[in-house]
Amino acid sequence: MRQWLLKITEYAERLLADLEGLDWPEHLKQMQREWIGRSEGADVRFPVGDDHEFTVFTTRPDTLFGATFCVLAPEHPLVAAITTDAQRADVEAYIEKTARRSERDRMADIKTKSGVFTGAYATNPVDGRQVPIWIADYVLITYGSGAIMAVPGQDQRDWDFAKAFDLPIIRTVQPPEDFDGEAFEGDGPAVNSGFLDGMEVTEAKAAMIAWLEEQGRGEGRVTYRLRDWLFSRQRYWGEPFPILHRENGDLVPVADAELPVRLPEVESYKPTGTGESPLAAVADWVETTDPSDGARALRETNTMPQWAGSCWYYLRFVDPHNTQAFCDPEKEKQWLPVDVYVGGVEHAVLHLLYARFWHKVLFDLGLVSTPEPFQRLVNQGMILCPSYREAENTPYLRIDDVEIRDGTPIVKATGKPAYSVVEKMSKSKKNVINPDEIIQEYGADTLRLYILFMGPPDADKLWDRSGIQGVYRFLNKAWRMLCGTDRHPASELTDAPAEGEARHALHTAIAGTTADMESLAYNTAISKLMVLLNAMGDLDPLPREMATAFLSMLAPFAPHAAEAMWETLGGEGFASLAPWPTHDESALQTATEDYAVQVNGKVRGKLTVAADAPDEAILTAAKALPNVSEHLTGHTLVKEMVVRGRLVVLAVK
RNA sequence: GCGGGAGUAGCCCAACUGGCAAGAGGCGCCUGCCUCAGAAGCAGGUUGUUGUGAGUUCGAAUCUCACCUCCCGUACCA
Repeated sequence: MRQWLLKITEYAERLLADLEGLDWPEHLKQMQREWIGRSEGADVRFPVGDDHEFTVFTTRPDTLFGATFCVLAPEHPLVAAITTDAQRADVEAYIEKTARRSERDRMADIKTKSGVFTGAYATNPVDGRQVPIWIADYVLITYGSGAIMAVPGQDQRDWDFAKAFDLPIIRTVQPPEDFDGEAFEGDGPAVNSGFLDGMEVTEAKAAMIAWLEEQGRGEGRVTYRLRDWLFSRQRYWGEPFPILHRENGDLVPVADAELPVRLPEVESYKPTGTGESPLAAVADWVETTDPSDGARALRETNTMPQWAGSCWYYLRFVDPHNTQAFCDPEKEKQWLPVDVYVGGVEHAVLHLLYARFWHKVLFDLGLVSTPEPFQRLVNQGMILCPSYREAENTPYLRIDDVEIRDGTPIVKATGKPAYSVVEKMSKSKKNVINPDEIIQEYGADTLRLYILFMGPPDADKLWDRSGIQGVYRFLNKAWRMLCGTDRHPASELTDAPAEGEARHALHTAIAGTTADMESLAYNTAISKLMVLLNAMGDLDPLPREMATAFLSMLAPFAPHAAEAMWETLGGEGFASLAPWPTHDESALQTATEDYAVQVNGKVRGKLTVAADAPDEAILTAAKALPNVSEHLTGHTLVKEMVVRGRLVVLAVK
């Protein structure tokens, strides 16, 4: 079947290199790097007799003198041609056996090497030695050239194979004296390697590549694990490829004026079972003409996968009603790249790599102005929960079938301890917490506030409802203070501005909460609101500006409660639409400042001085502290410094 | 195996670029107030070898190295 591929490999290098400038979690960048899988090395051609030749890819051209055999993937096209009659039966049996073996099987026993000798020999291009050619399933047809040169001295897999089939081993890198392993994959001077002898690995690689190129027997090459992207599907739903097949076999794109190609109305859009797209059966849609000359033509019937939409939807969000272009270039310049993209780690290598690729293609076409779509990316963590089973690998139990006795989960039915693992919530694991129950008991605001308060957004967290009480009390306290209850009147409000400590508390909270919001540190932002509320509790009357600022900042975390309180207080409009409070820098300062006095890194005293006291005065006062002077006498002062607003550093000998 | 992240109080977690006797907040626990009593509330109190060992530094939770444990990813990729 002919399929459409997108040539993402063409962008492999840029997709890799441009990761460096992105503000993404390291583990995610790493996953993309591994997915792209760049390897630097060389292609080396091995002649087989006078008529044949195959190419191997190696990352270690420096070890070519140690290549004592070659291995082809069982599916390699050359296998049939070079296998000797004596070996043919064995080779064919092995190929058949491999074909039957599932991926899973192949991976299960990585330790055991299997393979068969083809009876043929290849010429090692570096010294003309004849080396046997084997086939084995540890060589994958899908990677590199599907053929390797085996260097058992420097590669553990080759070592294992050589040992299993009694093939020769030559060391070409000198291991250190205390090396007691098998294959030596580390760095060291080349040995048994002719013109490379004595060179370190890096130097030897370069020298060998230069020699191969000069001799015309190979060349330096970079290989990627990333493969081209199969982009066609045989189903009804999906964007049709806008392509016409002319009778002479030419493929022509549908003219811009004819776009988009719309799907025909059909009775059945079920798969045909023939492998062909359901669209192929819609004759009056498929059969058309090429408008350029009226010649008969057939429409392409494959459709695109959902990626065709998800790869660039964010660009459409910028200008969703534009009928002329996917978005106005001015708007694109204004909004892109996306400032913060929040999503699950499951998108790490598919969606996030594909969208980057499309964006780069658009960038190269001059249709977008940045080479990368998502500048900052955050992966939210998952809430984890214990799951229970009677034992490992037995079916999962419902949480109700287990009870906790003295901290140990016990299976109710058997009275025996349960096998418990903390893992991602999942229906199949029966460890899902239903938020409805929490909402019933505490309300949606409490749940939301608590989830945010549990820890940093990017950390996985163990579900533990014991802390809910804390945020529930916090909301109740705010309500009591601002709206009052039957038993407890609301605090009296004043329009007078906050003064002194209250002012300091307010502005410290605004500054801190705002900064935490920017960095997505919601857990600490909430704790700062708790501090502010506690400070408000000591005030009678309570300055209205404090209540207002508090509610504005509470609104993102507990929207319902915040709006209700806002309304009770007679606030205009919505708390969530009111301007975010801003802090006054001068209110953050205090008249006096506390200093810790360190002698040789240990705090020996505390000091409170006027905020504008000069360094000299602070040092003098610090040295005069009894416990400090005690640690100074009899020693030579070698260093003294003041860290403004924090501490005095004294070092003695 | 390789790669990434984490390890701070009984528990969840803070600690800005190394700098306040290790602490913001919450849970739990204890005491007191309030109450007929409980719940709720209020006030106060409570605990440490910052995973282990070394190094750098006047000074390390923070930087470096080694090791341990857990989580995530990946795996015959030549």
